[in-house]
Amino acid sequence: MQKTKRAAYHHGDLPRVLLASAVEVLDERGPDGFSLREVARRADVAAAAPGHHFGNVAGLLTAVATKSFEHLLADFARASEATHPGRERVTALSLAYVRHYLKRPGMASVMFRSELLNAADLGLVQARNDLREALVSAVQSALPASVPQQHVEDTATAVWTLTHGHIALGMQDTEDLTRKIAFAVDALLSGATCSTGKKTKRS
Amino acid sequence: MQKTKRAAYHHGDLPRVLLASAVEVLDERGPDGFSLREVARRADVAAAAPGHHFGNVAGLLTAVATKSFEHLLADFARASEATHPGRERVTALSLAYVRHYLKRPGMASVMFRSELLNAADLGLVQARNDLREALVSAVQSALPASVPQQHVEDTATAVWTLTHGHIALGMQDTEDLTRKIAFAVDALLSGATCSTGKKTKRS
DNA sequence: ACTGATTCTGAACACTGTATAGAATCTGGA
DNA sequence: TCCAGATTCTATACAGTGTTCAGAATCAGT
Repeated sequence: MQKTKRAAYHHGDLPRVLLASAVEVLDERGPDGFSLREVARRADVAAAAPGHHFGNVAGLLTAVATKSFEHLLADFARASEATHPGRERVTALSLAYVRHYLKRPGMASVMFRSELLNAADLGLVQARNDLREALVSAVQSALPASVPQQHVEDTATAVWTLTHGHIALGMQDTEDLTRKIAFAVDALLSGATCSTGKKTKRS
Repeated sequence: MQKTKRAAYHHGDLPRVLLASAVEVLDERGPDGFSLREVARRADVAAAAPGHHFGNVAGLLTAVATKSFEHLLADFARASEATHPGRERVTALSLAYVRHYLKRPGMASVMFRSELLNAADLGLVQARNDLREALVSAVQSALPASVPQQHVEDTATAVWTLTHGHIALGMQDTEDLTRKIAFAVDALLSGATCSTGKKTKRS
């Protein structure tokens, strides 16, 4: 109960508050309209305070992006537990991916804006790799055990890019996005299953 | 030969020069580091000059994006002429899409940054629709004539999102991007062909 | 040669991120 | 208890941004 106007110095956990404010600003204005000073304003601190804790705007956004990856990984875990291995699971992950963008637009919007982030940040690449691993293992479970690892990796990449593409191309509000995604994932896995390897006949 | 320092007022076609300068700046600094004043500096005009011709930064970037769509459409036309109808052609378009991002990174980088553009601009949506139409007709040619139109549309969307996703996820510099794309497009079309409709058996 | 419209300039305003110096507060010994 | 020292935050300053607006410079037509 010590917060009325400005909790003064050392008010506990400024970093956490700044992160929350940053997400708020991202939700309202997006990554382009984002402003460090606006974050500071909402947290009721001086304009230079965020810089002290996160270095610069890239540092703060990197923290947001990392958190976003972790949230999504948790969603993946839930979706995996709720489904059987196989295509059903892959589709579930893909839909969870889309829903993450719909329900947490601010956080999600910076995940791949690498020009705005410290792209080499260890926590960030770790979180991103964890996510990919989860997807790869789901795809693994949806393909015959006979297919080579390279094949699995490429299919996982395809599922990811396919799903992400729907968001990047601005199809978020389409009502039948779910149908589109489900269709595409199913077609992709069908193709990856039946055409085990070469299919490019003719000259 | 009338340009030494500043060609003064009415130097002919400032809009065109500004567009070229804008692409230059985008090439070097990307859409985030972009600056109207920097564009004005390179065109050797006052800072407010771009605003006079394009309204604001969104107007200028919209013009760039529209030009980018038109360039890509021309690439699509060339790729279509150079290939037979069918999967081969779809793959060719997909690869042309990727190459457009590699060879004209500045222009391409704003095509889908709708927060930075006048998203409702008529020329822009026209150019985007033309591009989609070209892709749909290629996909049409790669699927049996029996498949319903909805099916074709969804497959075209899938090819587009799949291709775009590779770029959006930052896989531009990967050496084997071509292989990944070709693999994914082929798998997708295989799946869209053989599994004509429902495939979701089991509970 | 004059008039009006067009094209661009220059200055101003409200923003932005970040660097810096210093104030306010916490921490851990004596 | 009191007093360094380190930590956390403030206040100020600076260079840069987009956009607006009055007005100067030029063109086009009569």
